[in-house]
Amino acid sequence: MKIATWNVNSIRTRLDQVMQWLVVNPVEVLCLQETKVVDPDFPRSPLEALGYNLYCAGQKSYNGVAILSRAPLEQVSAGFAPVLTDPELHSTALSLDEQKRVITGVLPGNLRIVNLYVPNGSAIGSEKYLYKLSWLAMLRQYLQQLQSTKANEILICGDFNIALEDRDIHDPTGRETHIMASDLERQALQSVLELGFADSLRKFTPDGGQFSWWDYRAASFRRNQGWRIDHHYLTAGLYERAIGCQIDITPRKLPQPSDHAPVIIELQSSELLPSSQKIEGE
DNA sequence: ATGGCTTCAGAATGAAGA
Repeated sequence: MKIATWNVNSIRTRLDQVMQWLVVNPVEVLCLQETKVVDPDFPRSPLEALGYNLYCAGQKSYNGVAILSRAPLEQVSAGFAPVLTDPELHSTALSLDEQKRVITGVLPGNLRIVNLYVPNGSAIGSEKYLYKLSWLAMLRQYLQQLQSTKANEILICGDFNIALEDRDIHDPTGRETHIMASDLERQALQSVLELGFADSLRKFTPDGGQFSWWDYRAASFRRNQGWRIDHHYLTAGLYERAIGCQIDITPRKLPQPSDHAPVIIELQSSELLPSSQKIEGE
């Protein structure tokens, strides 16, 4: 089973590329970020015609997330607030949910997918940077709640706008003062991962040069001056089942591409695992 | 080069992305 994540930088602008990519890569699940469209205007029917169920949470002009899934999802919700019902957190969660950056649902087999578009943060110390750190702190609460309520395995994926390690940046010189690589951003993400999530790509390669985003400017892609900021993080049982993780740079080479490339993880079917590890219902 | 390039919204001397 393959699950992909792709920041498409406008689904309406990129629809043909997404469709063509899905024909070649008929993944079980595709998580999209930066769809930049309100839900009634989402180009739903062409994607459904390819055999996908669509779940989206968008807003005008900015942000927006969507999940395409061959199997119908259960327990679908958008934003932090539906999960964080505790009065101490709920109003702050509602406020953060004005920006559409979170959508989740559960696949048959009790596998929860969480699709995220982490705020960019603009510049270190800016108001948007503080927003990014607050948002990541709320994400930690949100995932902790999801882990406590039900015995799902959880896959979180999306555009994290953070390169967690220096090997995830083409040139880490001065990274401390660069958005997406500052210490506080890395610490905030690390604190999320400490709940029990592991980086799927790093199961398969320790190498640098694995990038998922290249700036549109300065011919960054041609010179391969990229960053790895799009990730799949897995709970322990899923991490065991991961049998591959690739970044597909093919669409980044097309005319008028997204600045991000899709990242695909492959999971071994739980039917092939020993019965003690088998997941009910899959 | 306090930029470059691309998107959206709507008419900008723009805002935001990363």
